[in-house]
Amino acid sequence: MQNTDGRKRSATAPDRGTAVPDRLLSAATRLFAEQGFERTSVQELVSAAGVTKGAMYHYFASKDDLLYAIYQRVLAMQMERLNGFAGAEGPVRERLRQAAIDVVHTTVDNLDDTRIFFRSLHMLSADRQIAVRKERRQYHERFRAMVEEGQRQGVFRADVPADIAVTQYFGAVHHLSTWYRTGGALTGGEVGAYFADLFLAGLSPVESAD
Amino acid sequence: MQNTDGRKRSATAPDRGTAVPDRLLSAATRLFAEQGFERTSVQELVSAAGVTKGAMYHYFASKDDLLYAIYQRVLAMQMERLNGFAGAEGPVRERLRQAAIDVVHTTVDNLDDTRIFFRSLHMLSADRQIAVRKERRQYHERFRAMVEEGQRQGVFRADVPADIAVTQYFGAVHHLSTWYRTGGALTGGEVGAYFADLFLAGLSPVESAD
DNA sequence: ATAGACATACCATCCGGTCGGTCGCCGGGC
DNA sequence: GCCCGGCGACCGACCGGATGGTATGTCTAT
Repeated sequence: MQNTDGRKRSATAPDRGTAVPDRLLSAATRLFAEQGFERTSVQELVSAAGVTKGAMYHYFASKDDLLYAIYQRVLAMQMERLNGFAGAEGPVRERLRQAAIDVVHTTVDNLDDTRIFFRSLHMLSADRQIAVRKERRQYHERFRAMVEEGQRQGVFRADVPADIAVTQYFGAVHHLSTWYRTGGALTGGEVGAYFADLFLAGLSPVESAD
Repeated sequence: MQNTDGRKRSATAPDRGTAVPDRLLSAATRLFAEQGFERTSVQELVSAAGVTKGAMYHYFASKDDLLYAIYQRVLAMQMERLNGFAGAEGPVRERLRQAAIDVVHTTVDNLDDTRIFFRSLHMLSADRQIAVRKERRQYHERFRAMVEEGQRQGVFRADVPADIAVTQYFGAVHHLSTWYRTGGALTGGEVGAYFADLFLAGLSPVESAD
């Protein structure tokens, strides 16, 4: 019942027990994904969150800042999950498969975030774009390291750069936000299994070059 | 739009011999790709094209209409190229490889178009979005038909839906506009060769399930 | 003269952001 | 116990500027 702060407003906050910043974040995520960042006005945003402009600008320096907060949240989540799989025990092929499946699963579970991520990056200020790309790059490299590990062990083919393979895969994952619909023919897990299967098959050592 | 051959050049256009609609189209393509559709004002656009607002609104009904024209141009080009490869002679594996390489090549040769294509789709009006998706879907299905043909012939594995494989590949191709830089380490042809290689390797029949 | 191809001035609207103000809580002086 | 003053949370009317779009004029070739 209580807020995490221990603060409780009596009459002025009628509808939700959720904290104001969280309400703003989730409303923004939904609206930015549906209509795009630029098409969503601050007024529309705060109305959807059930707060006022003043409240928003009390917590966020700008509309841009709100977008950046969404990026930070999703980046942190992705990185945390990947670290879990990359640092696990077992053969690299299996670890990579698990991570590849999971990134699809996580993506379809948070389609709004992904939609925003790639569609609105250019709306951030230049330095924040750089910050996002930098963190994204770390994620990419963590993933790539697994591929390279497999290449050194000989379980993956080495005649294709690991970078290319990983980039290709992430491209496909990112593209999910364009076509995947929740409630469609395939569940996230099924798509993830297929994707990972194709990915690993592509990385399997070739017997004879054609 | 039937301004293909009857070009009129007046003495009032000082710098370019190119027709005004074309100038607008290429300026818009560049600016939309660089800054995004929303960040590019009509004034900025017409200034870059060396024309005035009046000229632009003489040829295009709206800013939206201009964006749509860009989509039509790129869709027509892609479809034409794909038809060339899909309808050619030879084994399906080779035709698919050629088409897969070419789509990468064409994409990196027209990075601006691709960048706009996926980033600004949601800026079009609803019915135009539908029109674009419909045409894009035809492209997808033409490509998929080749995969299915190979699956029937047994040269491609059939335990992964052709749809999934094609979607995955196009996702990777689309993603090129995010990371590929002209003048980088790899040429478009090289990336295309690697991508096609991974794609076809993923589709190769499996001998033993792991 | 007529029609198309532009040019120019102008408009209504909307948007992100601001700023002075309100409200309820809390610690402290007595 | 009780008032006081401050403080952070929040409110919402307001602003300057920019934007997409339009109305109307002008030039030129036919």
